[in-house]
Amino acid sequence: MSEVVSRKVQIEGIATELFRKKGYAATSMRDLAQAVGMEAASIYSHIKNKEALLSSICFRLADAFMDAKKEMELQTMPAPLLLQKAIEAHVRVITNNLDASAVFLHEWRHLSPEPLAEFIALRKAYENYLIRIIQQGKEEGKFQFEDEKIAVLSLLSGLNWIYDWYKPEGKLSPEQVAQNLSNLLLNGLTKK
Amino acid sequence: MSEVVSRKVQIEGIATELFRKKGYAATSMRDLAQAVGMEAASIYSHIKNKEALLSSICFRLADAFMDAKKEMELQTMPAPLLLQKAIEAHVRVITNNLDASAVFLHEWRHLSPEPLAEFIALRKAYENYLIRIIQQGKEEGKFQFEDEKIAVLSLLSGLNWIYDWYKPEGKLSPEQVAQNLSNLLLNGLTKK
DNA sequence: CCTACCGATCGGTAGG
DNA sequence: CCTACCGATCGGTAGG
Repeated sequence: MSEVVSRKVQIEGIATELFRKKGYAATSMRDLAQAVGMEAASIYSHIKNKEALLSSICFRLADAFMDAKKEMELQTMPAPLLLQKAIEAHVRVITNNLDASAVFLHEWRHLSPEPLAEFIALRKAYENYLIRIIQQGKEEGKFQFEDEKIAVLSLLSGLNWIYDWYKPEGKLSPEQVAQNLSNLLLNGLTKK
Repeated sequence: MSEVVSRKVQIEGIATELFRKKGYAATSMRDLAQAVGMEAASIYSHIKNKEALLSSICFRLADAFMDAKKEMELQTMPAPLLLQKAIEAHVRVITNNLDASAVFLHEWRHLSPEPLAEFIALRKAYENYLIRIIQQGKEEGKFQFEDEKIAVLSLLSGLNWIYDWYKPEGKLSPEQVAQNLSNLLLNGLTKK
């Protein structure tokens, strides 16, 4: 029983790597089987089908982001600090799940209509939560920006791209990356 | 003769839309043929093969970015202004090529080894050119940042994500988007 | 630009 | 978890 579970987790882990490296559509069940070390048909003893793998990866990450959001919403503090904490939490999710983040960010569109709609709704909710934070900052007189949609999407894209260059074995810890990015996004490049 | 050329251009345009919408690997030549309005086999009268379509899209955009870079390099000005001009040029390339930008950013990894290496080299050269600008700004005492790699990659990701939300029929012109993003990246969210 | 194909590979199932 | 398959679809070619 525990062997079945761990085998399933192992398959999902290898699928995550392959989906990231080759893309979901270009990864065949035979590619996956070979990487796992079994026949393609045997994969189906552990998972329902190919899309179940994608779905599991995308929603696991979405849940991680939503958990961070929920925890943040329990706290009350000035917007700049709140945003910094949110950035830290976001960076932590990504640096802890580099391959899955890449899949989460780029392969979700291959979900079929029903999970796709649910997935998009979760992303939207997360986006709105960040928009609320920076709107709050504007009301507090701490932030300035013309268009909060552009501000948040640029912020998010800066955060999301981390999976592309972050090296866990490198010199920067997740906290340092978060610190660095917070500073950049809050204060910009210009020296004061 | 001119009909052959324009047909080819038309096929590439439709391929660009499909590659963006479904991804390169998930777009079949039969999908493309149907969208163009001919049989799959007939596509091959106009293009060599599927990868030639991808290659043409990716390198056309890469060339557009490199052209912008070359033009910028002829000019001498303080780094903050230089960066603002570079951002404007970058935003112009993307907003003028929304579908192709998405393909350029996400589908290039499906190129075969040789063009892939060339493509990566072009991107690297462009990245280095931006790094030089912000390094120059640091030397001028105008910019501050801890890690120029992170600064540039965050900057680039903010710029590159534009294709995802920019609506040509919307209220913002490419110049306004560039202005807005320049301000955000140079000065941050924080009100001075 | 079409008809008629090709060999290869796809996701997935049956039955053990 | 394997062998043996299935029908469908893939990129691409031959020949007109």
